[in-house]
Amino acid sequence: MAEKLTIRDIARLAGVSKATVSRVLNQKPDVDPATRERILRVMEEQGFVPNIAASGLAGGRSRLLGALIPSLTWPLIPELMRGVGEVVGATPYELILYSINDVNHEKDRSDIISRIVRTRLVSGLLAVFPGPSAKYLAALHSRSFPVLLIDDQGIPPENTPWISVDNRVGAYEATRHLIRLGHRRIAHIQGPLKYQVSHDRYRGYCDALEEAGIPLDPALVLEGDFMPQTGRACANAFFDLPPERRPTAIFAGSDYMAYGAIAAAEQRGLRVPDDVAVVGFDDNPSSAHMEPPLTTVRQPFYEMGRRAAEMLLAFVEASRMMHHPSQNGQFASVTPSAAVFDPPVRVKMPTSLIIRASCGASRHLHSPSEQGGGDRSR
Amino acid sequence: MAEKLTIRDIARLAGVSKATVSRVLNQKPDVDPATRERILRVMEEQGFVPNIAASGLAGGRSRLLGALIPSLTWPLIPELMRGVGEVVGATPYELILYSINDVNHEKDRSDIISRIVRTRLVSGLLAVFPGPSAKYLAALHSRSFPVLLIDDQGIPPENTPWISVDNRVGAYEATRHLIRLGHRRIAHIQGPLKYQVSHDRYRGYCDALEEAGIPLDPALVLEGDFMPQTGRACANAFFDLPPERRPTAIFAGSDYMAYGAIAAAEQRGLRVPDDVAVVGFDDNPSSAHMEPPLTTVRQPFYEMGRRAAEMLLAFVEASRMMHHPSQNGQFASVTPSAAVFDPPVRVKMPTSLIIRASCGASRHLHSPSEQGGGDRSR
DNA sequence: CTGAAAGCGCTTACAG
DNA sequence: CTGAAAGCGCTTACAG
Repeated sequence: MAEKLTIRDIARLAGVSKATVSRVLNQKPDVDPATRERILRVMEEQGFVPNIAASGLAGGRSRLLGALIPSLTWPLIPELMRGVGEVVGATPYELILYSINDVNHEKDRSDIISRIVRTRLVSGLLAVFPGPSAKYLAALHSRSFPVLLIDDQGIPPENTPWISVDNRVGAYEATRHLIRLGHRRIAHIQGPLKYQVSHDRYRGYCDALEEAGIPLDPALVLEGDFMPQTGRACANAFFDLPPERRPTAIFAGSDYMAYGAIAAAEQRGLRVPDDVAVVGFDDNPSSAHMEPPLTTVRQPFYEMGRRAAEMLLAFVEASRMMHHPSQNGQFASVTPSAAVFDPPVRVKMPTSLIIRASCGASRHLHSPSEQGGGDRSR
Repeated sequence: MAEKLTIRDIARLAGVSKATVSRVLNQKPDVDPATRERILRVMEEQGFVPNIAASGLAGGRSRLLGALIPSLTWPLIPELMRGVGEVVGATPYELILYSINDVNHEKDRSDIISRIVRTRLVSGLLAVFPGPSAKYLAALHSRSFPVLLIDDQGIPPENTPWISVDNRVGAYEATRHLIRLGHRRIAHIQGPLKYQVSHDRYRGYCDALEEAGIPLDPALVLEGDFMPQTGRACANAFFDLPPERRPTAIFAGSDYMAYGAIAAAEQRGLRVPDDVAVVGFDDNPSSAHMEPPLTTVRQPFYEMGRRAAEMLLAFVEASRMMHHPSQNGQFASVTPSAAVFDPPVRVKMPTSLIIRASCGASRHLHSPSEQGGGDRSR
């Protein structure tokens, strides 16, 4: 097994200088094809792998990307990171995980981020739900340190590259689906209103109602906190309404709250979806296995992760090129164009409605959806 | 904002040499307290953070730890990584995530691991469920590259440090709990028998039965694949048995299979836990929210993550000391390995039984458990 | 197309 | 207790 091989060993073995070995390592042009071949062969034979820390130091850039994430135990993060990991894994870059925010998503972590940047370990930062730290990250980016935000808290400051989900449309489609199934009294359990995403989903809900000419009933809208407990509580409040005002469907702002709503229904002997239809938002891994399986709005986290990694990589390569304009991109797949710092740096990913049993779709699919919307309460 | 501060700047500002700054950075003794204070103050004022790649290069070791994990989307991994991250975050070390194995847990990834080691980026490796790569990792460790395995595939090769869960005892306790509730016909859905963990859990199940003098009925043991579908299929097979041979309780080798068993029961109009009690294994985050909430055996992944990180860190520091025995000469030249490389390098973590509604505990808790074990089928 | 040399930011014997 | 110097493994102008 190869022991502590360095570029110098390869140079000696191939009968060239370290500089030339370095050139083929970095895929520079202007190396004699025969020489290149020879060096490549020696490296292969010896199983040489360059010391990534040394290259970073010497080249003034690193092949490390940092990911700032809130708790890994939040269900969507692993899915997101799977996408990121897959893209990064196909490049010479490595991923460093900074799990911050774990306790308190509201806190400004500029101090920690600042430390991270100053160690110069990573040459780009991917920040997932940065919260109040978004501002600091934006400032970093404006000082040309590559940053990419994945967030849903409205517009990021200072044109920082940003990926989000189209929450409004997702909620709109979910609500419209319920309307098409014949529901007129559709309740909505909101997420915490301190999050922009809760407002976006609420707006989608309102838009669908309005489009169908259904007046908004304020009694059918309650605020939860994304967790099952409040889903249960809100649903119970709906069920306590006088019969003619009770909803026949509930659109919850998260799958967890939908679980709570289903549990509340079952406790009262209401059948889902026969007595009340339920739709969630998120498509947690477990939602397909609930009883009944939950209809929900899937957020494309895996795809977002991929997209985010691709974009960040492009920025990193671009900023590297700005410092060494002489050479062209290492791996073309990741360097889309010279104009990487131009739009689109703002991507809004589409959601998709996943129809399962909890909304009763199967039973109603055959009846035309344009039936005028009579009350279907039984 | 501080721009590209180096140790040289700090040295100049503090009126000392780079060497002395380096000494306080590395907390070496033999620095005049006043000098140390002064340097510390300057670093603080300037917001200096050392370049971690340069220290690694110069010192011949890195402050990076690698984590080799299978898919992050496997529910227990995030929990594990939360523990790891918390411990590592409290040290000057950083964590690099290598998400390998994603597609195929059976594959030997020695090639990838070898590359990782040869980049010399990380100074220690934490491998979660390494599968066939365990052998290569063991070889690494025997060549004194710090490695820590988290696995449940039986004894690791070559005394590699290793953390696992006591699956046998976990299964034993779950089964015993069902026995105490009065069950005599307890079925078991095994995980895939190619995994050691499935055998361990089966053994715990057998042990509990034997202890209670309940003969093992082979018809009540079926092999699943950890996923809900097979849980459903196996449960259906049990329900198809003639009434007197049907189980009154099912102990599933995973929560997912328990979900499937519950779904199968519901489809037949059997109530859980009244008609059939169900217990799982894992305590997935969603298991508390199932209807009914699932009684299950919790695996202490968070604690395992913490423990694993602590142990790996200890090995890394120890191997570092072996290369520079001069400092803090605790385990200097005598027998450097003695203190740290010795037991306990094998840790078996205890599980805990989480009692929720699906086993019917609440209803039976008041009846004495030593009632002689009459058939309670209704 | 290629090599010699300087340098990236830090650490570590080696001498005081 | 402290400094000058060499060196970690690589990259990059600068000269050919």
